[in-house]
Amino acid sequence: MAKVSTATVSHVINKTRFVSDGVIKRVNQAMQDLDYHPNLMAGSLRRKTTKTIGLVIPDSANALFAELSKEIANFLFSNDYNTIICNSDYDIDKEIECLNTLRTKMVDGILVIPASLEASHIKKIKDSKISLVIIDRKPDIEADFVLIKNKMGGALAAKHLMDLGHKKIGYIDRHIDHSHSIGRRTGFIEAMAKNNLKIKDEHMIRGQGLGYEDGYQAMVQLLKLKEEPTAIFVINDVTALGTVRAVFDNGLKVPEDISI
Amino acid sequence: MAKVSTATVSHVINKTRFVSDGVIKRVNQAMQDLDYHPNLMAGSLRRKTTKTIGLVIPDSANALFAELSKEIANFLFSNDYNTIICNSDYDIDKEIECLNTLRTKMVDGILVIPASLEASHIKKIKDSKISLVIIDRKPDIEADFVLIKNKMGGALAAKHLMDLGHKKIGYIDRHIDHSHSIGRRTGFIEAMAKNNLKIKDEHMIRGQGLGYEDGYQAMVQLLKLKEEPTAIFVINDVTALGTVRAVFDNGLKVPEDISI
DNA sequence: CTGTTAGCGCTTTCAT
DNA sequence: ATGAAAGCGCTAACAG
Repeated sequence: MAKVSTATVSHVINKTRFVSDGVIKRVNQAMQDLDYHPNLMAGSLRRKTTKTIGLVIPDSANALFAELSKEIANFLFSNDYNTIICNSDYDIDKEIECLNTLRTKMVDGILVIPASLEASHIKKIKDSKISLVIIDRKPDIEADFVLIKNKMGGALAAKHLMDLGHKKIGYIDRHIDHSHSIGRRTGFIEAMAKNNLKIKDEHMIRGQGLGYEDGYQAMVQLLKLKEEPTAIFVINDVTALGTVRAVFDNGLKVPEDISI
Repeated sequence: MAKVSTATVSHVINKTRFVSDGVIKRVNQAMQDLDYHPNLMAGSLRRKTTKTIGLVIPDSANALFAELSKEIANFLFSNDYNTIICNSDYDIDKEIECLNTLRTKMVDGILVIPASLEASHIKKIKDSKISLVIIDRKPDIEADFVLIKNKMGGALAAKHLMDLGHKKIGYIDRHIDHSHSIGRRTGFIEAMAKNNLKIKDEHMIRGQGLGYEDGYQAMVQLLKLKEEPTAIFVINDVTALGTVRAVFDNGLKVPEDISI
C-alpha cells in the first residue's frame, strides 16, 4: 500500500461504499506510518468549499472583541471550520483589503464587525455568493446581523446603580453619537426616569473620543464639580479604565450610604 | 476579453513577460468589471505555498496572548500572509488537533505557544518540512524559540517596587514551579538581595492555581497577617486582578511614606 | 460494488 | 514574445 487518501476512505465510509473495519484500521495505520496528511488545498479546490471562515474585526486585542473572536474561533473549530482573523484597525481601506484577501482565499463565509457605517464594500461581499454576517453595527444594507441590545444594556446599568442606592449618576461618552451611544443613553435615561431620577446636565460629559485618556479627562472634569456624582456610567471599557484611574489619582471617597 | 487572471498578469509583469501599461490597465479594469477574484486555492495548490501561517495559542482571549496574536496577525498580514488562529485551551489533545488541522490546511509555517512542556507532537511538526517557531515556553526539543527574559522581568519588578520605597514585599504564585516561576522569582529575590532585602517566608504565598480567585485568596491570607507587606509581586495578570480586588474588599490603606 | 478518469483554477514549462 | 499544455492532489462522476 503506497499511498492512501483519508478523504477517500472517509468518503467511502460515510457515503456510498462499504469498507471492512479491518481495512479502515490498516489504512489509518498506513497513514500514521507514512505520516500522511491529506492536502486539504486540493480537496478544497475540487469541492469548492474551504472549511474556513474569515473574521474581520477592528481590534482583536480589545478585551470584548478578543473574547468574542475566541468564542467564534472555538465554535467554528469544534464544527470543523477554521478561522482567519483580520484586523481592520477601524480603517476602511484595511477593511477592504481584509475582505478582498479573504475572498481570494475562498473562505466559505465572512463575519465582519464593521469599522464604520460606510459599507459599500461589505455590500459587494453580500452580492457575491459568500455567506456574510455582520456583527455589532448595522450599516444600511440588507444582510444578516448580530447586534447588541443597547437600550436594554443601558437600562440594566441604570437599574444596577440605582439598586445600589445611587441617585446622582454621571454619564461619560464621546460627543459623536452612534447607534450604541444613542441606544444605551436612551435606555439609561428612561430607566432613571422611572425612578424619577435624571442625569444633571453637568454630570453628562461628552468628550472627544473613547480612549483611556478621554475617560480620565472626563472624570477629572466631574471631580471639579462642587456636587460630584456618586456613580458614573461609562460608555466603554477602555474609557472606564481611564475614569477609574482618575478617581484613584484624586482619592476615592465612598459615601457612607453607598456600597461598592 | 472574457476572463483574466490577476496572478498571470502580475507574474507576467514581475517575472518574464512584458505587457504594456495600457494592457495592464485594461486587464485591471476588466477584473473590476467582472468582479473577478483569483482563486488562491488553485494557486496555492500549484505553487505549494499557501501564504498562511497557523498560530496555536492556549487562550487567545488572555490579554497578553490577545495582544501578541494581534501583533503577529498584523505583521503577517502586512507581509501578505494570513493567520489561522487555533485555541488549545491549555489542552494537549486540542493542541494536537490544532496542529493536525493546520498541517492539513497546508500552512506555510506554524507558531505555537505550547500548552505544556510535553511536546512530542510538536516535534513531529518540526520533523516535517513545515517551518516552526515555539513561543513563550521551552520544551526539550530542537527548534527556534522566542522566549521571555523571566529573570530580568522579576528583577525589574523588584527594582520598581524598591524604588517606590517598599521594603516589605509579598510574592504570590502557584505552588507548581515552571520556568516562568523560577526565572521571575530568582530575578526578584536576587534584586532584593542586592538591597539587603528579602521576602519574609509568610509573605511568599504559593497557591493552587493562576486564576482570579487564587489571587484573591492569596491576598486574603496576606491581609490576615499582623505584619502585612506594603507591596506584592503577582506572577500573572489575572491572578493580580484577584489580588487587587481582595485589597479593595478589605479596605485599602496606603502608608504615608509610600507612593502608588 | 469497485476502478478509472476528468477536472477544480491556477502556474510553470515547453513549444512555437 | 506568445500560446498551448501539463499537472498540483484531491473528489465526484462515470464505467465496468
